[in-house]
Amino acid sequence: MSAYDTLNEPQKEAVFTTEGPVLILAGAGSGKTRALTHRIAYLVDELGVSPFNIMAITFTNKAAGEMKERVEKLVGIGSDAIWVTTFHSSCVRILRRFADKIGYDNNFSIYDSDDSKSLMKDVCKRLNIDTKQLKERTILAEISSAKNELITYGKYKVRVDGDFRKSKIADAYTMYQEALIKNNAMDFDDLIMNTVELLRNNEDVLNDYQKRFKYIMVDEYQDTNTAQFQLIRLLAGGYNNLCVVGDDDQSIYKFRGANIRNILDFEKYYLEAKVIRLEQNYRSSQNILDAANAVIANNEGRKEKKLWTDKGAGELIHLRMFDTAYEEAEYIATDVARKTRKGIINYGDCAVLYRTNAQSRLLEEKFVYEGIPYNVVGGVNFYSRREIKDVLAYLKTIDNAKDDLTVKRIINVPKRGIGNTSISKIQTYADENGISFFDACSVSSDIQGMGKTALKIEGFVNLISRLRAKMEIISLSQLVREVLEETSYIQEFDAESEEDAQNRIENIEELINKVIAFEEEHESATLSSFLEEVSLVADIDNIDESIPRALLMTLHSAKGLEFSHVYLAGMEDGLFPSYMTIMSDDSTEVEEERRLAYVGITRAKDDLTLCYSRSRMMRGEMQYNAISRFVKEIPKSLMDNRPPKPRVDEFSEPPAVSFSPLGKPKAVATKRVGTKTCNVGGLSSLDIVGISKGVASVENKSVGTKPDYDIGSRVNHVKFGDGTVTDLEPGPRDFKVTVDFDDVGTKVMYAAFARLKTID
DNA sequence: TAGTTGGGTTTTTTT
DNA sequence: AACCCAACTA
Repeated sequence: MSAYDTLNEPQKEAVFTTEGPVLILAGAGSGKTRALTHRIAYLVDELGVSPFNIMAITFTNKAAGEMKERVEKLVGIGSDAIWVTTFHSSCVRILRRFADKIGYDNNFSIYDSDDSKSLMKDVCKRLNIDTKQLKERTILAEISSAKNELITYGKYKVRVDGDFRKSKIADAYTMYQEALIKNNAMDFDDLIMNTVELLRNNEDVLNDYQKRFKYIMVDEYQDTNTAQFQLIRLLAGGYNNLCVVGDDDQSIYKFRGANIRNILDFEKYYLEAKVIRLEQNYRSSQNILDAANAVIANNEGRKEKKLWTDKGAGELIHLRMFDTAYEEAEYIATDVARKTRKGIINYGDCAVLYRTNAQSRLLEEKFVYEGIPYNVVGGVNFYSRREIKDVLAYLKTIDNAKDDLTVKRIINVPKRGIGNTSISKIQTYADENGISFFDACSVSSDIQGMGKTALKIEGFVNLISRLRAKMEIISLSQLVREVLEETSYIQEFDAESEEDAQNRIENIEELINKVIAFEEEHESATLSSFLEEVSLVADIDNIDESIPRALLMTLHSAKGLEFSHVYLAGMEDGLFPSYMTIMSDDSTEVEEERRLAYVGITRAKDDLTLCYSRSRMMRGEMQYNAISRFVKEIPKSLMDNRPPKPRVDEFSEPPAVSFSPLGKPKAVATKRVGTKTCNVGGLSSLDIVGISKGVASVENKSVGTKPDYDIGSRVNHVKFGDGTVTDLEPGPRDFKVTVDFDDVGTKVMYAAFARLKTID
C-alpha cells in the first residue's frame, strides 16, 4: 500500500511520467492538483530529486499556497526549497537578483494598473495626444498585448507601417517605457517580458536557472500567454522535463493575452511530448456534468474529452426566472438562508457567480438583509482603494523616493496647500536638472517663483525624512501608525464627515492587521519586502476561510474553486454572453464566453441553480434581455424548470409562446406602462435602444411618418441582422417598432433610428 | 489653491 | 448608476 494507490490509472501515469515533456489534459474536477502534488512527492521521495531542483508555477498566490500546503503534507521537511509560486512572483524573484543587467536597479518598484494609467495620462499630455480620440486605456491595452507577445517598443515602431493610430501608440509606448525606467518601475507585463529578455541576453543567468530547475510544472497552462510560454521554454531548456497541466475548455483569459494555441499546439512545440488525459470527474453529479458537456460541445476545435463520474445523477439543475434583477437577488439570498436554516448546507458551501462585478451590489444588499455572512471577491481590489494607496504611497516614498508618480500622489495628501501650479514648477525644475521629483522638492527654496509654497514643500520633505529616520528603530506596523499620526490622515476623514469615512478607517485598520500578519510570518520583515508582496496579490488571494461565508464573485475569479451549491446569476444574452461578444465578427469570442459558462457550471458539486431576469439595470438603463443561449444549450431533461411566476395585473396578457430550452424563444406581447416597457410573461427579451442620445433632436419633430414595413414584415438592421417585426405603434415623437431578431432577441427601437430595411 | 458643478463616458473579465 | 474631468467660483 503506497500513497499512490488512491490515484486512478491516468493520474498514476501523470505522476510516474517524470522525464521529458508531458501534457496533462485535465478536465474540470479531475484531480489535477492531486496528481501534481503527488508527482512532486514522487520526485522527491521515490526518485530522490532535491526539492531545490523543482519548480511549480500557478496563476494565483492562493493556488500556489494550497499546492505548497499539500506538498508539505506529502513531502515534509525540505519542501520549502521547492519554488511553488506564481508567474509574476517567480519573475520578481529572478529580477530582484539580476535587474541591474537590463538597466534597472534591483529594488525597482512594481506598478499596478492605476499607476500605469496615471503615467500614461502624463505621457499623453506630453505628446499632445487627444485622449478623446485615443484613450489611455486603449493605448495601455495595446501596449499590454504587445508586451504579452514580447514586442518591445522598438519592434512595435517598426510595425507601425504608416498607420497614424499605431504611430501615436508607438510614441506613447516609447515615452511610457522610458518613464518607467526613469522611475525605476515595472508594470505587470514588464515582469514577464523583462525576465525573458534577461534570460535571453545573459547566458550565465540562464544556465544557472536551467541547471537548477530540473523539473518544471505549470498549472492552468491554457491561460498562459506567449511571453509566459517563452519564459517556461527558456527555463525548461536544460532538462526539458516540463509538465504542463491544463484544460483548453477552461481557457478564459484571452483578453489578458492568453494564447490558447500554447496548449493546443504543445505537441507541435514538443514533438516527443507524452499526452495524458484525466477524464474522471470527482467533483460533480452526473446531471451537472452532462449539462457542462452539452454546453461546451458547441465549441469547435477543442481537444476531445469525455468527462464522466461514478457519482449518481443527483439533483436536477434548477432554472429560476424573474422579472427583475432585484427579485433574482432576493431569491438567491432567501434560498441560501432557507437551506442553511434547514441544515442542508453551511454558508461556506455556497457561491454566487456572475459575469460582471457590477452585479454584486444587489446580491450584497439582499445578503445583508437576510443576515447571511458573505464575502465579495474582487470588485475594487483592496490595495487599489484610495486610502490604502495613499498610505502605501507614503511607505513607498519612505522606502524609495525615486518614483515620481508615488511622491506626487501624496505631496498634497492630506491638503498642504501645494497645488498643481507648484507641482508643475517642481517637475520642470527636476527635468531641467536631471534629478528626481523628490530631490527637486528637497531644494524647493532654489526654485524660482515658489514663494511661500517652498516652506510647505520643505515641511513635506522633512516629514518624509523624519519617518525615514524612525523606520530604523521601529517596527513596520509602528511605522504605519506613525505615518497616520504624523499626517493626521484619519482626522481628515472625520473632518469631511464622509458617509464612508467609517469604511475607510476600517480599511486602514485592516491594512495594519495585514502588516502585523506579515511581520509574524516573516522574521526579517522589511518595508521593501512588504511592499513587494502587496503589489502582487490577487483578489482571490484575500479570501478568509476561517469563518464560513457565502462567496460572491465573478466567474473568472471562481476558476479552480468548487462549491457544493452554486448559483449562476444573470444568465442572459447581452450580459452572459455579453453584447460585445454577440456582436463581434469573431465567433471565437462567444466561444470564450461559452468556456466561461463551462467553468461556472463545473464549479458545482451537488446543486446548481441558474437564474435569469427579464429586466436588469445596466449602466443606468433598463435592459430587457433574452435568456442566455448557454441555458438553451442544456438539455431540458436535466433541468427542473419551474415556470415563471405569471404576472397578474390589469395590463397583462397571456404569454404567446411557452419556454422550451431547446428551441428559440419567441417574442411575446409587450405592454407599455407610462414610459416604461414591461414584458408580460414568456421569455421574450426587450431592449430599448436609440432613445438615450437621440431624443432631444427628435423632440420638436411631429410624429414620424409610418415606416414602409408592418407587423410580420421581415427586416434587416445594420447591427442586429435580420428579424421579424412583431409590434409597431405610434409614439409621442416617432413610431416605436419591436423586432424579434433571429440572433439577438427582441428589441424596441424608434423607427427613425432603427433604419430598418425590408427584406423578403 | 480648493471646492463645486455640470457634462461626458463607460469593453465584462485581471496577474 | 457611477465615475472622472474640465471649467468655474470663492
